[in-house]
Amino acid sequence: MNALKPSFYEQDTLQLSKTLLGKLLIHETSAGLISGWIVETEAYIGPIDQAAHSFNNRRTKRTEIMYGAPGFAYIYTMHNHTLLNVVSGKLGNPEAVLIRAIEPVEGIEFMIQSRGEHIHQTNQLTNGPGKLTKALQISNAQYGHPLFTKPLYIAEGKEIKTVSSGPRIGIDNKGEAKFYPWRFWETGNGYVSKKLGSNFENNLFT
DNA sequence: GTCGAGATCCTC
DNA sequence: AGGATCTCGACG
Repeated sequence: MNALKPSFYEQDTLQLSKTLLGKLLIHETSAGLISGWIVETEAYIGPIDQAAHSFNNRRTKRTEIMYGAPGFAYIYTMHNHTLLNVVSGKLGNPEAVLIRAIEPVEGIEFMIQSRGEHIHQTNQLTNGPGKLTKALQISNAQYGHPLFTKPLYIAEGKEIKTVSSGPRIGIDNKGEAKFYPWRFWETGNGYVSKKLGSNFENNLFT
């Protein structure tokens, strides 16, 4: 499987959030290959986005990678969970796309092992940003990894027919930003993290 | 050094 | 609805 080239990431962050849907996220671990189609994303556009860690161009050790070239992994921990973002935007612009859910493709047995015994349904393996990193064995050690190179990379995947959008999840205390429709998912996909919210759902392509 | 908050997940 | 339980960032 060929990784998408660095130039793929040189597009507007909202556009990238949509075009990442259907792409294949792959981790080649020592145990074997684990992969899944990206089915849900969120955009974070630092300078103007209260919900972003880089809001108002806040620059810290953690957000530093967001200011670099697009296509690198911004990984951070919240509570006990690891979250994976794709750095986006031009060099110097601290933007990123959060990968919120994938649909398992290969290495499902590894996903089950990694996630633990309490999982009894395949659609519970990777339907959340903390879940999918655990399933794919992604950790903070991959902070800054270029996502166009092995062992952790993104490749072409499947065709997405319809994309939906709506407000992002878990940022209710972030003022106006909580209304921005910067969450994107494949319409009707059963591996998306939360059932909608039909009030806020918009179909972008039909 | 201390302290509070959080782009979550799981169980009750 | 609440708790787990870790990291970062702000403050001093």
